[in-house]
Amino acid sequence: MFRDKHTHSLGYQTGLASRLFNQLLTKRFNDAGIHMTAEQWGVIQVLLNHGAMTQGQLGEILYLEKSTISRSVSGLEKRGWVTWQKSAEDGRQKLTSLTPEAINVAKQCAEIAQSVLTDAQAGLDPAAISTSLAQLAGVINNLRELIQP
Amino acid sequence: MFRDKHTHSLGYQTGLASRLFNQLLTKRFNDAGIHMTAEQWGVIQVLLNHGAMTQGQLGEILYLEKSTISRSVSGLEKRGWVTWQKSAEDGRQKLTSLTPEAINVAKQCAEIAQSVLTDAQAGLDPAAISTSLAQLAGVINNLRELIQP
DNA sequence: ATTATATAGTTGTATATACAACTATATAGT
DNA sequence: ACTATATAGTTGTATATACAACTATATAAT
Repeated sequence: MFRDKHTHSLGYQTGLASRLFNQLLTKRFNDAGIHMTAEQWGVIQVLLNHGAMTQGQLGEILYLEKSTISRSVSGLEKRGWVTWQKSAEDGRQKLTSLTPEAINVAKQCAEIAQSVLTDAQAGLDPAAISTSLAQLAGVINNLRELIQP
Repeated sequence: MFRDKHTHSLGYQTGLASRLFNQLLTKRFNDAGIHMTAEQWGVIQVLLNHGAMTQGQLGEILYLEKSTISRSVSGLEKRGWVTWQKSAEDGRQKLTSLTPEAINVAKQCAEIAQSVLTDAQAGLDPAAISTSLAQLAGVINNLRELIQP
């Protein structure tokens, strides 16, 4: 099995790790009878921690384009995991909040998500993982400034 | 600007870093007049380093599903960056190789890709970055085994 | 040799993602 | 008040990605 120099770059490795994380998380959700993707779980998780908010705020927290959030939240609504209510102060805003059903299923999801993180780090040095998270945060900061218009 | 506990997990941070890497790389390609995506560059890079190969081999190196590779390579073919030739030993295989045009533009792309990596790591400790790459490799190994059927 | 199984690649379908163009509402400038 | 500009969200379009079902070729079993 031969690898490639390019595939050892930080740009490639973060992408691969991300894909595998999402695959395993989605797989475990499905195995538990929960038809939810990793990305949808990301949105639900934010709503759990912060309560109802606008799509703009969701995008700001998750660093996702407003069109991406729009379609993602639409999918959650179709599945009955979120509901909308029009904002009283600003007629353009849609306040998105979790349904009781979503709050309920989220308990299981949180456990599954934790299991994925734990299993992914099995056999690795926790201190080195901490270092890595800090470096990733630094890289993310750099990239955000470089991309900024 | 408020963040979220969930968004500090390794699963989320790798995904965000990956998206930003790809965005910046694609943006710089475009600024240089090269209409190429980060993912297409990944494929071209492998063909540059290893020469012509089948789509199955490409998928193995890049850890991508054969259907993903199929459509990606089709896009490269439409743009005139790769050509196919049927394998002599195995009639099912399509050998994919770079066109002279792709090999030419790849020189510029390599410089741009290097600039993105360098800029992304600006101000960070190279030793800590090395540690991070090793940890990512460990995580990727774990995840691959966990996903395995 | 014939049949069964495996493999290489494609296509259908679904979600994720970004950018650009659009609609509707809000705010600023005069 | 009226007009210009900005903002919230949607929709069109394109690529990336995976899984499932399919076609065509190759290999194994008998």
